[in-house]
Amino acid sequence: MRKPDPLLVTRSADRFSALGAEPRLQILRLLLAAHPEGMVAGEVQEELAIPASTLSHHLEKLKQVGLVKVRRESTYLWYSADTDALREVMNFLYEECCTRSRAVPAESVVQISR
Amino acid sequence: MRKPDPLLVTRSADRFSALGAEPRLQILRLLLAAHPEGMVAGEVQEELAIPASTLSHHLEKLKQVGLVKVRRESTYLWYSADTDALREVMNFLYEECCTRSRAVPAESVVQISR
DNA sequence: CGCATATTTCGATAATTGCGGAAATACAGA
DNA sequence: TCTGTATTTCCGCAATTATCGAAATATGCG
Repeated sequence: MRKPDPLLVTRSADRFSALGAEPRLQILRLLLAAHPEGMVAGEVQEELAIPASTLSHHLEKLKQVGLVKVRRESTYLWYSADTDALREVMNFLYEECCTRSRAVPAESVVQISR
Repeated sequence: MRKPDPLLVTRSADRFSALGAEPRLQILRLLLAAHPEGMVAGEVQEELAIPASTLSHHLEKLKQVGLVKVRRESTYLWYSADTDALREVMNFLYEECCTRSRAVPAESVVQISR
């Protein structure tokens, strides 16, 4: 059984926590659907009908744990999903469930999807 | 692009939230490593040095969102990871990142691991 | 039944998080 | 520089969550 890497566990917990609020999960879903350009904050706000300040807090949280990136384009802020972080999260689960333990068969994960 | 299924999104958010606390993530890791038998509550407690009542709450939360199952064996309660729920969580991420969006290439998820 | 062990439930508190209006900041263009 | 739009930051409040000791419950055994 492989070495756990405490930092990865902590980082993953932080990211799960960020994904654990439905508004934020919805935000990320939107950004993924708009990948790789991402979306301007106001566009997200309009789509989800969230007050600007609340949205800003959520985006900040997602950014803080590395799940989203932001770039400025004049007055606009473009937010986009950080695929490296997402990959790391998915890999973490894959490792824990399918490699370190064999609790979940690897094939079953990438399947069902169709 | 496929239908989102609002219930799945909510359920996933709840599960991410449960995974978003490091003690609980550690608990799940232990249970996965001990899969499929799982572990007795007291064994988990000893391993992680968490007060019994605190641990009990964490286990309750994990159980509530479906990530762990429990069975009684005389005085002992055996907790174990619920692989169906874990598979659903992994599939959700896979769908969002690799299918609905192509943000993360599918191969890169199951790789790197080894 | 009464005891010992395993675990949960109660009750109370501290800490964190979510939220959103109002004010502040950033930027572009006239 | 003044104005308008985009977005964040400030501030405070409400709600949820994390913790944990103590008491309660569950179970098996002598």
